[in-house]
Amino acid sequence: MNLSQIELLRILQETNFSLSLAAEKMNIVQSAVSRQLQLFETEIGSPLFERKGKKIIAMNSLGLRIMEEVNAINQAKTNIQTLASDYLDSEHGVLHIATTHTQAKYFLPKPILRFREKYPGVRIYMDEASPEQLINKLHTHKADIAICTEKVADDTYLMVKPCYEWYHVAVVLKGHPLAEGEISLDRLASFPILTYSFGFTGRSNIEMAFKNSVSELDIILSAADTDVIKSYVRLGLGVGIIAGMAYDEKIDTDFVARDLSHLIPSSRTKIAYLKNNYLPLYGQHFIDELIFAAEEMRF
Amino acid sequence: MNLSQIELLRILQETNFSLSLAAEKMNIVQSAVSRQLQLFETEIGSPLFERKGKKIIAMNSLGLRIMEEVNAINQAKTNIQTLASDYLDSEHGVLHIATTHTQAKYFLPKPILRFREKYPGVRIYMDEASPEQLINKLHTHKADIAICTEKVADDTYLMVKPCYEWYHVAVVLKGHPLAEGEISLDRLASFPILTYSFGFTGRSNIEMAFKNSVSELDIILSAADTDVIKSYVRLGLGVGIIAGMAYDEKIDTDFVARDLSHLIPSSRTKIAYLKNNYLPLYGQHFIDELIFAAEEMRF
DNA sequence: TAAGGTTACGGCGATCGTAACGATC
DNA sequence: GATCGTTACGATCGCCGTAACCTTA
Repeated sequence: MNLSQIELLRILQETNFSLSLAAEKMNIVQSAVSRQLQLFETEIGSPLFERKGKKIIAMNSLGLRIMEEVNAINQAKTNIQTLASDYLDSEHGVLHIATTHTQAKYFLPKPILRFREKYPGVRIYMDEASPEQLINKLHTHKADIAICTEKVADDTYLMVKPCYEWYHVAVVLKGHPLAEGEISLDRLASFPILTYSFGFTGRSNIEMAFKNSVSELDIILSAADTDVIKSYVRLGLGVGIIAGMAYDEKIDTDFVARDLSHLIPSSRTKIAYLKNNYLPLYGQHFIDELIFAAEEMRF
Repeated sequence: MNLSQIELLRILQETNFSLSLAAEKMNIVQSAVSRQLQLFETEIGSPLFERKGKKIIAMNSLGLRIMEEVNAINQAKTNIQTLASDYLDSEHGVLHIATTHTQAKYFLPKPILRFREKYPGVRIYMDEASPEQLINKLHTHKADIAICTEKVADDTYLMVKPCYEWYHVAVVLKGHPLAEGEISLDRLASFPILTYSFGFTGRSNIEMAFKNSVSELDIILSAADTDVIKSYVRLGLGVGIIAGMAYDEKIDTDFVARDLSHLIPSSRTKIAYLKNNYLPLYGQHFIDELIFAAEEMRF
């Protein structure tokens, strides 16, 4: 057993068990991959894959179980490398952040600005994805830190820290009937609604608010992206329900924002990362900035 | 980086950073060890050890941190091997059990007998040690399963399962004054006492019982081992306080045992093993036997 | 000066690449 | 027959062992 065999197994996982693709990724010829896999299997004393003829289709039960250990080894290996380069130079490096459009646009600018000042040598990769993809990106090591609002499933591999709490607001064009007067669930439901897609930015909380209500929301447009919602509200399509922090009174001067905190339960934005994944010092400081920005936002 | 370098680091830890000893353990010459270590350090880009001249004294902070990852890799590596051999033949193998004398003699016989019937091909190594050494044996992979009574410190790496609950009894020779009548803390304290050493077999609970009492125990003999206590009780030295399951009415016919469950809080014997350590199937079944035996004991 | 560690160099074996072959869609 | 995987063989590179050298108790 050696580390390149372990690495090979990891890559096979990624390439859907294609030896030739794996060879390419490892910068060696395909025959070498074939042999290394055989060597490993003979050392183990049992095949690890379901084969159909020569092609590998899937892993068998032993292979699946071994894969967990393989992933642990790979994780530890990259941790050693990160640890070392962090030790040698904690000012430079890269940071992969996975988040949704709304967070990226309305929450992250401030903390990222502050972070850049402290760590001008750290390259930031911002990766926008749907909430359900975010956690996956952590597991596949495509992201170091995820910032997300929708509930993250109980995952023992994941470290989840609360970041901040926020409420939805309704936005309408000035002069719209909803710009004035009390707002109730029923009154809100009497207008056509534009809000986030399923699984995005607290949409589940909006659902929850109306679950026990007689009136039903008439959602005529769902988008993953606050700016899309705003654009269509501007066209007069209806009432936008967006995250509070996505309303900017300096920019959205044509809008009136109405607080919905009494109608729709609060949403919690969280910071998540893999427990086993060593974050470089600046990564830990980035999280500090997020939490600092969250606290500042309260006032 | 390769697995033998990782293995080398593990062994260096064990040998107090002696290159020559490490070489011996790895069955290679010392110069090879020296070179591999250098190669690893240059690859990392930083020394990992505190050196005094040529000798290695200790690990530096980076080394210590990296060691955690090294241990994770080694753990995963042996897990792969155990997994594989378990998959190929789950009937044969070895099982290292670490426990105290009292458990080994008075609790384990039955479950081990039953286990042997199911798994005649599994070699059992029973390792007796003091309670505080037990956990250490798990961490150093000298034992797979530990059975212990005294509190195990909060240890995130450890899986601890409750096994059974038991009480102390007082044993005296027939005709001894304590063989008759009510027993109170005060009355117990009026006799010379023989019991377990500090840190053994619920000794802490005996201490606890007398902490808030006016009378103090006069412990004239402490031993790690129930049989030693019994022997000296037989010589008439005083009253023995031993674990309930260590009194066998068929063998200890010269003794009278008196229940102390109303005086001394119950003790809990637990089963502990490393979370990250893969237990072969028979190891899991051994734990099942322990719990089964524990349940049977209640009646 | 003995014990432990480093450096230099030669030899062996592991693993890669080329290439020819085999199978499966 | 094109793609993917296996087998065979020669070449290379890494790693070990021998041995001489260095350093410190």
